[in-house]
Amino acid sequence: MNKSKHGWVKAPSPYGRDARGEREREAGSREQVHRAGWSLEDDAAAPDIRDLFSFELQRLAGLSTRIATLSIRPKYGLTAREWRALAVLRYLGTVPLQELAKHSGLLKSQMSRTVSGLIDRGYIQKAANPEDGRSILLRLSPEGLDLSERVLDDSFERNEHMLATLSYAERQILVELMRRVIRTSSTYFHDLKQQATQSDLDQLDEE
Amino acid sequence: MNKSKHGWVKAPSPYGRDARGEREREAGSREQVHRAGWSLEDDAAAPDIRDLFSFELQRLAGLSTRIATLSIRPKYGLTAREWRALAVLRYLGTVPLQELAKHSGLLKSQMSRTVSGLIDRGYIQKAANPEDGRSILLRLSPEGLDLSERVLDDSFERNEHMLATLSYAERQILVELMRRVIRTSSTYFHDLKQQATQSDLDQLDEE
DNA sequence: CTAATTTAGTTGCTTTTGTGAACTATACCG
DNA sequence: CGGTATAGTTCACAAAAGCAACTAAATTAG
Repeated sequence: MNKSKHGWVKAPSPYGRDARGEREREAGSREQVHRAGWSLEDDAAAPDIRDLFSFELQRLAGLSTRIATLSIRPKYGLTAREWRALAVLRYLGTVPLQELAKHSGLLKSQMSRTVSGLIDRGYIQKAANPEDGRSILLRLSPEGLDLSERVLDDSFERNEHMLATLSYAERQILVELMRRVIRTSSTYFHDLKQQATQSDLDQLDEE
Repeated sequence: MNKSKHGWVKAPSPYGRDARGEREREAGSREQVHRAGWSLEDDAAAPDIRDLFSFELQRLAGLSTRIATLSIRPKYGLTAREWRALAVLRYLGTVPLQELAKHSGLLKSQMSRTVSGLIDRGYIQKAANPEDGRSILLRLSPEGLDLSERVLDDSFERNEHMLATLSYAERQILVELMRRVIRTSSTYFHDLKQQATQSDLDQLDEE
C-alpha cells in the first residue's frame, strides 16, 4: 500500500483509532490473526477500512434508515422516500417534479413514482404549470401538510435520541462539517460522472 | 420564515427561485438564528427537514455511495457490499461469517450470499471451524488481500476528495463525532427493536 | 415557418439492498 | 436422552437505485 498517496492518513493513527477502547474490546479470538503482518509500515497500524470516513458514514446512515423505518413505517404507513418527499415539498412549497427530485436526491423517475403514490393517497396535489405545458406543479394538500408536520416532529425526536450524547455545540459542528463535505462531494461526484461519460464516448469513438 | 401552520404560501416566488445554491446561501444567515431544531426549537422559525441531522446524513451517504460505485464498479467489478466485505475481512483476519456480517452491518443472510460470490471468484477462502462444526472460518485469499488493498487505496483517495475542504483536525472531529453518534444510535435502535417485537408478541402485557 | 433538438414527466425493466423466515446441521443444557 | 439455541444457507419479497425508452411540449436552427 502506498501511503503517500493519501497523505492525510499518514499520521500514526488516522482518527485516533487506537486511542479509544472501542475496537480493542472486540472478542479476542481473532484480533491476532492478521494485524501483526500489517504494522510493519511506519510506527503504527496500517490504515484499514475503519479509518475510512465513508465507511463510518455508511454504517451511520444505515442505522439511521433503520431507525426511521422502524418508527415511521408502522405509524404512518410511509416509506422513507415518501416521507422525505413530503418533508422536502413542505419547504419547497409549489414546485415541478424535477425540482422536488433534485432537492430530495432522487432521480426524476424515482420521484415520479413516489409522488404518484402520494397523490393517490391525497397527500400531494398536482396542477398544470401555466408557464410550461410539459411540467406539473406539485404541492402538499392540507392532509399532506399535516402529516408531514407530524412525521417531522417524530423525526426531530429520533434525531434527539441519536445525538443524545453530543452537546449542542457539537451538534452544530457535526452538521456544519457534514454540509461542507456534502458540497465538496457533490462537485467531485459531478466531475467523476463527467469523466465517465467522456470515456464512454471515447470508447465509442474507437470502435 | 413564518410559523403559521398552513402557510404554504411561504415560497417567495412560485418555484424557479432555488436551485442548489439557495440552501448554501441561506446557511450563513441561519447560524445565528440558531434554527438548529433538534432541541431548542419552538421560538422563532419553524424547523424543516433541512435542519434534520438524519436528512443531511442521508444526502451525504447517498452521494458517497454513488461516488464509490462509480469508481469501484467498472474498475474492479465489485459491488459496494462486496468490497466492503473484503475490506472488513482484511482487518478481521480469520473469522466466522456471523462475525464478518456484524462488522459490516449486514444480516447474515446477506453476508452469506455476498461471501459465496467472492469465494467463487477466489477472493475469499472458507474452512471448517475445528472448534464448532456449525461454523465456518473465512479469510482473504492472497488475491483477495491484494484486491482489497488496491480498492482500499482508491477509497482513501476518494475520501480525500470528499473531505478536501476540511483540515486534518476537522476530519478528526467529524469522524469522532460520527463514531459517538453511531454508538448512541446503535443502542437506541436496539431499544426500538426490542419495543417493537415486544409489543408484537405480548399485546396483552401490562405496561 | 417547418424540422431537429431539448426538456419534463411517465413507464418498463434490471439490479442491488434490506429484511424476515424456513430449513439443516451442530452444539449445548437440563 | 430430548428440548432448545446457534451458524449458516436458502427462499421469498419489498424497497430502492439506476437506466433507457417513450410522449408530449418547448426551443432552436435553418
